[in-house]
Amino acid sequence: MTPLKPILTVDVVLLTLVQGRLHVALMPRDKAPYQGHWALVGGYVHVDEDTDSASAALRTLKGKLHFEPRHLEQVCTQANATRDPRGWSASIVYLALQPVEVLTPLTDQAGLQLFDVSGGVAGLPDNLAFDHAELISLAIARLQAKAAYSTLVAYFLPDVFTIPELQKAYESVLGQKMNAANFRRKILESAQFQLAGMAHSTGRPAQAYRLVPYLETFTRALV
Amino acid sequence: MTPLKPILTVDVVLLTLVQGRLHVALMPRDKAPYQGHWALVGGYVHVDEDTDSASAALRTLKGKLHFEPRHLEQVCTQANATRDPRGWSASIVYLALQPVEVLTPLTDQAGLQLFDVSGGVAGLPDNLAFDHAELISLAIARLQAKAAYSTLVAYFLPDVFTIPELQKAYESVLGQKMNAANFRRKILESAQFQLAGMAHSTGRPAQAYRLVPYLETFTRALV
DNA sequence: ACAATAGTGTCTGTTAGACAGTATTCA
DNA sequence: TGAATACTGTCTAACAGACACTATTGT
Repeated sequence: MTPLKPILTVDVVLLTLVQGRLHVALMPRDKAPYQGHWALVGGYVHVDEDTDSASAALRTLKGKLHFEPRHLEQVCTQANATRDPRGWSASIVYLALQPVEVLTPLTDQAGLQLFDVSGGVAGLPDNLAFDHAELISLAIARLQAKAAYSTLVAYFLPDVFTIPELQKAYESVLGQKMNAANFRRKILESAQFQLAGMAHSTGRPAQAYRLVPYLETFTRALV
Repeated sequence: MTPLKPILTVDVVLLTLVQGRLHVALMPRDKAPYQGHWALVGGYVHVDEDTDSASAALRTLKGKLHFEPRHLEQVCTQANATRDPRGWSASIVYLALQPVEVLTPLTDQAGLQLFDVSGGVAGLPDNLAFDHAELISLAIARLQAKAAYSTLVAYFLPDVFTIPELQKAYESVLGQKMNAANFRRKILESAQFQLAGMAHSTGRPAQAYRLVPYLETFTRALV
């Protein structure tokens, strides 16, 4: 007797920053189980079209939301007998980061909604599908663990941004104010950002920067 | 047409320290594919007996080697169409740490062998099954990334150990010598270790310590 | 001129690391 | 008494963080 194979899915915890508050993107499920409940963007791995699990995550995002995230990384795999009523199920969990500008036009259109998780997962609606509240927790924990010594947070911003904008994003994710002079020094010393012209809003114009490609960790933590 | 389900396995990268050198435990595969090649301890997830993927990893270790590792953590999931000739396959990779004393008696008996990976994966035999060389690389990278700010390395030592012994283990894993006075200070300040009598060998006897349960990260990195 | 935001210079307390020196055992 | 190992005290250079100050725009 060969044992039944488990179900294999990918789930993407798509995070963004809305006015200094961390938000997660969820869609209502259109099928049982958990029909109508809020769920992460995800789906089955398709053995005939996906070359690997990251491709499956990207295909899902492109299929449902028609965009590629600025950042995508694997968080962990949640796999057990009880998380899915259909049977033993493994979900490969991905963390995706994206500037809110791209996401806002998609709300309503695809049923997508952004939920405030700046205070953790507790504030989310009750009707979340599967163990998705837990998956979101895990992804946020990963983000916060990496934030202080990586440029991850920059992926919440558009391609080009100023140092004060970056600082506000870091403060939102890490949940603490930082000294502007010291923040600036660390960012510039990290050599992970390159000049990209000037940015104008109210007050004195600021130097704009973009991420240097392929680097992403600080030698010293930001906080 | 429902697409074929992928294969789901767990693979355990079981590491130990042999005379100050990192080693990985491998077993020869007794079945095709890759029959006779060296492979990680691992196997299929059994939906009828495993409650989750960590249980599957533990069952595999107990079944093949009859022991529970001192430390077990999930590293990542390697999932793609080409890693297994039988078809689309996902392997949930676990890192296990164990003092060598438990492992040595198992070599030969179960066909288990310890391979030196202190210089990386390059020194391993050519006939490694699947993508196991890559999985070993990933697990070692995880260990080294966490080592400097966690007590992970202590799991290479017996339950009770001295600070100089711990220092040697850290030096082996991190690949650099450390100052004994400063190392001692950091370890004691971390409050992650509690007194456990005295240890006698040559020279002055040393205080013995054991890990405090449930804690495992330093507030500041060791290096 | 003033509000608003960007950016700089400098001081200070803390800490990591270096190193010299002391302590306790065994042969 | 000397070799071997464990452990302690202290100095210093580097750095994180605080903060006062200057710069550049729009109204």
